[in-house]
Amino acid sequence: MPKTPRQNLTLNDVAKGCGVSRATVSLVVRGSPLVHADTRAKVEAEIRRIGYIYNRAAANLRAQSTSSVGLVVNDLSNPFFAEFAAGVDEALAEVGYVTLLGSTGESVERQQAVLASLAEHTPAGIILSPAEGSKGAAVARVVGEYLPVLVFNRELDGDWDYFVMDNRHGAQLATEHLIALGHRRIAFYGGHRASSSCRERREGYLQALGDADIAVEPRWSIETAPTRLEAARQVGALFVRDPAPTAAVCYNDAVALGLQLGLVARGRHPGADFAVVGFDDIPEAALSMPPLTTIATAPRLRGRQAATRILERARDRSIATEHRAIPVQLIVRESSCPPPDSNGTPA
Amino acid sequence: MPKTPRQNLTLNDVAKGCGVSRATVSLVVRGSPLVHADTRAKVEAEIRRIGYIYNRAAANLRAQSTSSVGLVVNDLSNPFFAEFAAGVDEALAEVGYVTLLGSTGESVERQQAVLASLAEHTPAGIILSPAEGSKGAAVARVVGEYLPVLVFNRELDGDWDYFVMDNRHGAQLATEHLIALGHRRIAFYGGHRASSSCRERREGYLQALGDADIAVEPRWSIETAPTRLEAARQVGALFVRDPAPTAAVCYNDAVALGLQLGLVARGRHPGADFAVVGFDDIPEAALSMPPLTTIATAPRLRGRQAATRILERARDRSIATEHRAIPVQLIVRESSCPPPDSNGTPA
DNA sequence: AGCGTCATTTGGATCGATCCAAATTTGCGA
DNA sequence: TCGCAAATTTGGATCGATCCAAATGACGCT
Repeated sequence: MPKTPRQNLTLNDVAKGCGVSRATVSLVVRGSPLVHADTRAKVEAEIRRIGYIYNRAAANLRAQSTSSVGLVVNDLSNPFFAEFAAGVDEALAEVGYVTLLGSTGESVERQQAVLASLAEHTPAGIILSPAEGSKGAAVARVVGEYLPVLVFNRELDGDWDYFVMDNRHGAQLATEHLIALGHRRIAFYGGHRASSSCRERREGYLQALGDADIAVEPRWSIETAPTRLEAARQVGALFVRDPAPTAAVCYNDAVALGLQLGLVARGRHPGADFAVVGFDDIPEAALSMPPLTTIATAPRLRGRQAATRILERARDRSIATEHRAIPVQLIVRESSCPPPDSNGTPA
Repeated sequence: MPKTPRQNLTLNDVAKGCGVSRATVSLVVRGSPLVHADTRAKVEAEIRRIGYIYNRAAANLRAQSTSSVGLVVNDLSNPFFAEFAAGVDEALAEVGYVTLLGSTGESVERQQAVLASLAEHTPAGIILSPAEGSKGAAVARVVGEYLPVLVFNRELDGDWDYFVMDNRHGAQLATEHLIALGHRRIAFYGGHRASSSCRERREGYLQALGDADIAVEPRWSIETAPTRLEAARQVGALFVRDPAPTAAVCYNDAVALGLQLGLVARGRHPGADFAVVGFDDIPEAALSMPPLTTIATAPRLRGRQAATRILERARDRSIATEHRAIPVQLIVRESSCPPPDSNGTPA
């Protein structure tokens, strides 16, 4: 860590400059009601005059306080995480906290390094979306025993605060919506079987089919990388055998958008002769052709809630950990149409 | 700022626990070659045993060093900024720094608050994409005189390090590409005249037309909000009078994608009877129908470069500020076709 | 004038680390 | 075995703020 030979103005410089003591200036910068209005004005003028900048690190050290929260995500370029991060930062900024950012790129080793690095900055807590394959014990070792951690988006073994989307319920809503439109041949499209969120969503899909007494066709559960490109490439798998599905519940919006592209490339018309439902409601979902029916989770709001929760736990370390299912909501747009009639023409 | 009654293990606790002095433990944690291997092993074992966590804030205070960099953007939900932020964080993490995140939501007041808050954490420097309407003097006041600031993406008056895309050149490349394909009636589509990036891109467009001795038709410069939706709505403006343009250089990818949608809605075929070029190469550009020819700026790489540069300036405060034009690259995909022949049928 | 009360201000110790000059130990050659 | 240089370890002062108990000042009242 290189030296930072910055011009260091301290409380002492301010104090000397206007003939009061260090302690008084400290009271002024903290907005204490103890100081006389005249004194306050004099000190504030001096602060502006010399361009003093408060050193919060020093203050936090002495006062055993904190003004930051760590946020660790896989990859900011995922719009879901970006929105979430924006929400976290927004809520923290409102109460004078700063977000310490860390990204893992899905690497457990990098995650350990990032967590260790963040913990050294004495954050009030850490909000973590664990990289695939993380072990709770390893996380606990590196963040220490007393730092509140909120786990988000993925499961992690151990006793953590835990915010997770209600994946089951969301996929169930999506599937029920398609069933209500008249579909009986519904695929579950995209995602990796290994991912817990994918498993949960598929469970919700199966549940809805079961509730409607629709037989499950295993060939219609199609695994892909959770990206648009891969999803577009695999579209053929839906149509290898007749009868083909007339609708698909997708692992997420990226996959759903890819599926739409792939359908168009095959001369199909999503929203007219094939129904598509996504999951996440990323900003692009409303703008695709056709606009995507999807499950909204309001990631920005979830970020705000996560920030609020971690500060709560930081204030009162005795609060028990809690598992919170994030509510989800079906957003109906134009990609979900009724099934074509038996001749294959759109309804 | 609430108290943080965390279990505070210090160097002293480690020292007592294994019978050496504070100073020796400090040398160990910093990896100094001065300590004997046996001592180091003993100390490291004790550190693990009691779960000691290094307090970097205290270290930075004493050593007058720093291990963070502030990053202030308008909004992380813009994928361009998200990619940029990911690049910054990546590069910083590699050298043991932490990213302090701040977002302004395009509000100058919030920006002042965020900058002030970040500056109090003694970062090595700040990377700033200024909110529209920022004044350099205001920024200077709040970050202090000696903190390196790198301005990114937008101009800001004053003497700053400055990274900006080579907007002129990019738009020029795009326009030349269309000219080379045989187009003579080329529009400049979308963006706000007030935005400096839009002005620069339009200048590049005009330059290329001039170089090719093509007369400029002012009616073919069409202003829109820089969003997909607005761009799609304004498509009609291109075709109010004959002869209509056969191609468009767009302000950015969002606008270009909107234009494509709008063209399709009017029964046209972008990439077949009308050529479209975008700007930014956002991830969706490769996946639209048809895939978009555009100007790539590699935001993640730019983020890495910005991080590198700010650390350089932090190490050596005497380095002069520099204005760096970010190189751009034409990515040819399928949306840029030759012009239809005189009968209006695709070439 | 003397005194108690309340408002305001203050210096010394401290947070957890590093710096530094000096102390101590070790190793080696004579 | 002793001496000296090199290797290793150490305690006290310090970074820039806050805490705290105690000092000072202002004011009203008898």
